[in-house]
Amino acid sequence: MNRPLRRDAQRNRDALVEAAKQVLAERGIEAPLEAVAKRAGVAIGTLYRHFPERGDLIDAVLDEKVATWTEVARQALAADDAWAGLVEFLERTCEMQAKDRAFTELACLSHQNDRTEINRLIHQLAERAQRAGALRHDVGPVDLAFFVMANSRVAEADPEQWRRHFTLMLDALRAEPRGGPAA
Amino acid sequence: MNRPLRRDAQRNRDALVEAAKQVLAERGIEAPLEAVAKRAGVAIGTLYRHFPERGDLIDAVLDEKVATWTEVARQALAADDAWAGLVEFLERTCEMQAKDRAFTELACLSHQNDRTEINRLIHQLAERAQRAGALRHDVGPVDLAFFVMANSRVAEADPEQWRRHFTLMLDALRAEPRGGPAA
DNA sequence: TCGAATTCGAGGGATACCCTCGACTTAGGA
DNA sequence: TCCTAAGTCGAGGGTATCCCTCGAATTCGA
Repeated sequence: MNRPLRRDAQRNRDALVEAAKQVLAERGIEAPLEAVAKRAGVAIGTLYRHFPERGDLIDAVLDEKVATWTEVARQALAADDAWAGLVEFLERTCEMQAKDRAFTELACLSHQNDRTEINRLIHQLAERAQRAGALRHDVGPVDLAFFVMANSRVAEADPEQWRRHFTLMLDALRAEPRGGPAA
Repeated sequence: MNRPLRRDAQRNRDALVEAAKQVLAERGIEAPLEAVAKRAGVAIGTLYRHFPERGDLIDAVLDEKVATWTEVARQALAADDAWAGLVEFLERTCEMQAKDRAFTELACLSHQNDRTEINRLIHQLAERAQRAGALRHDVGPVDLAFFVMANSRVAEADPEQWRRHFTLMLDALRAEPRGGPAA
């Protein structure tokens, strides 16, 4: 098997992954790898030694983001109150978007391919909140996807005030108008 | 003074402006001028003969879009019913965004520089709808800007279904919950 | 100490735009 | 009809941005 990396190599590899997270968050999925190498304090050739194909590094980072997001949805589904769980999911998702451009791009695309774990969870969150009578029953998972996508643009344009829009729009989802049962 | 253009030159000039409208609508403000020339059925050199500096052509197209948008706002302000006028403005704006990427970019930026005619009109639309008791009074012009920006991302992702999101979110703006006075 | 592993970064290759310019074409007045 | 000024063409030079490679230099660690 492949022997362990030399210590300096391991350090550089870790730095590259960390740098990639930051750079993708700031500049999106299309960020140049040179920027990642620079952020990691490493030459471009070193990046390619560790991650021979573009995408190797980026996929690694993206996979982790998806995992985190999925975990957020799972936690939300475990909340006692269905409405509170849904709001928690939406809010944390919007928050991640405000801080991470790559995540935004990813989240906006994710509603394309259905069948993913995250989409299953969103579906469950919506249904559960409807059964509890907290979420309007004329909305579906697609509306939650739109809600999240919509907020991402606001967060992009004004990273400080997205919560203002978020709070307002939440009122459109509530079954009980304005300050409903769980508000 | 400059004598009138030769007839073929005038035809090309018109074709260029029309092509620019289409191409910018499809590809956004950053669209390459080569694409415009191609669409107009004209060589790139001809484009530069008519519009020596990049921006000359683009600004012309953009100015017209702003004018159209402003006119939409004016008409909305002239509507008898304040709420109906506001909704008309929002809907037509969102519709324009769904069809025109350059307009979307423009509209998303426009809330930066205040003091523009369009922003004054939006301000008036909001105030008028509030005085009529139709628009929540805890929302302001900034929320309308967010509303429009938010919708633009939905329209981008799914040009067919933006109205679904639009209609739903409108409920968050209404003073009277769900199917209020003017709905 | 010494060799294998690792790092460095200049630079070749690709792509995408911008815009120019000199040869060619054409409208339209004399 | 002819002639010339106006207009058109499009290859190509300039710039920028990224991708990725490779041989020389460096460094770890047995």
